[in-house]
Amino acid sequence: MAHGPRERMVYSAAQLLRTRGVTGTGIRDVVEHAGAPRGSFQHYFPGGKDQLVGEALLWAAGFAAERVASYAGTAADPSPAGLFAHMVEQWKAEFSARGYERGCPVMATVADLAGEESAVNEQVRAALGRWERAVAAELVRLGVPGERAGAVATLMIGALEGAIMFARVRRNVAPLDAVVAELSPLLDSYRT
Amino acid sequence: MAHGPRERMVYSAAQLLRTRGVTGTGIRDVVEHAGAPRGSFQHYFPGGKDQLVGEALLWAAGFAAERVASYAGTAADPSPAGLFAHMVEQWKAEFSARGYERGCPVMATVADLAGEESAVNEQVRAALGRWERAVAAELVRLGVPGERAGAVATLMIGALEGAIMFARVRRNVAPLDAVVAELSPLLDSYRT
DNA sequence: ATCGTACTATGACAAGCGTCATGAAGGGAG
DNA sequence: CTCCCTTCATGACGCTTGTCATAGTACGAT
Repeated sequence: MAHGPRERMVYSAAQLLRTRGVTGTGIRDVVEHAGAPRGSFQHYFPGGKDQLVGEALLWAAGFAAERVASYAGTAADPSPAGLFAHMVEQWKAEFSARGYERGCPVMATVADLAGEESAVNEQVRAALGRWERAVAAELVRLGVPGERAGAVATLMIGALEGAIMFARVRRNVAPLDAVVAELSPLLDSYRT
Repeated sequence: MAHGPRERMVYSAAQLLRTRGVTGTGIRDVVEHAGAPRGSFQHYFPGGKDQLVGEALLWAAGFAAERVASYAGTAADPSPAGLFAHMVEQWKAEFSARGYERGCPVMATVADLAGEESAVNEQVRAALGRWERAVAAELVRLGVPGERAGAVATLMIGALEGAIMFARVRRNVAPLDAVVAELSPLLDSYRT
């Protein structure tokens, strides 16, 4: 295996998290899904489930941030609306190819853990912050004034999350298309 | 007690669901929170936890729909942006008064259950549909063309849900304000 | 070859879960 | 009063949860 058991467990945790939520995902499930030796979990993650979930979240945030940062090079005529469509397209592809089982790990964790004290909340904050900063930075590069980029990034990620929720409930990508269609004119109007 | 044990259990289920997610909420917790006799649960909800969660969802959807429908009468100069601000205002008040423990029950349920087969998914679909139809109907009344009202309602609810997620993570209502500020011009541009 | 560290294996713990079985009150109808 | 049906009470079942303890193997360094 190219990646060691440790990395596979983080990845598996992220995937199970996305489908069953953090409370619904057991350590034993993760270990089995990763094909990892059960005894290794406590060796690699002495911090227990919180540590595993936290690392899964940061891994996912890095993935999302990289995807955002890679947009500029791939588009012929880059624009804020194009960036948003690029972000949404990833989810359309995911849903079309793999079904609607998996949602966003950040949303899953917030839904389960934001209401109580948990060490994971700090990592959620970090993950969401990283994602938002990546979007905001890209927006600035696309001509959006710096003082508005943060709020626009919040809107973009927020609308995406909401549309993901709709899409999973309806088992249909139409909500994703609808949000892109409605938001695009607004997003491009931000350009200087 | 004005409301019987049955209604109190539905209400309590909704509240606990919002803070801990559906998987994280136990029947015993709900019964205790409702101050209801434990033995009554299986009498009023022979369908078990699924039935209880489903009813909590429909109750919440009715609450949200009523709130939306009541907008027209309360505003001096009603508009789509005003409706959205009205919806968001409810959450700002909730967070300011009661903290960030409780999120949206629909989001909580989707995050935990949308990935697997569950009888609750049908009720989630119904709840979200009812909420969206209420918003769309109100939009039509405010002058938004009928063929776009659905998509705009999806955008509004989706953006609200995303902003709720941000607000809970950051323990701050700023994301709610940001989304209203950014979306308002777009929303009012839909008016005929 | 001997040691030490890294990793794997396995079993147990207390606690929680959803559900069910059984029994006891309560109160209107016959 | 007796019957019956609604409502409440309590204990138990089998299962899963996160965590821990303990032992075993692998393997490079000295």
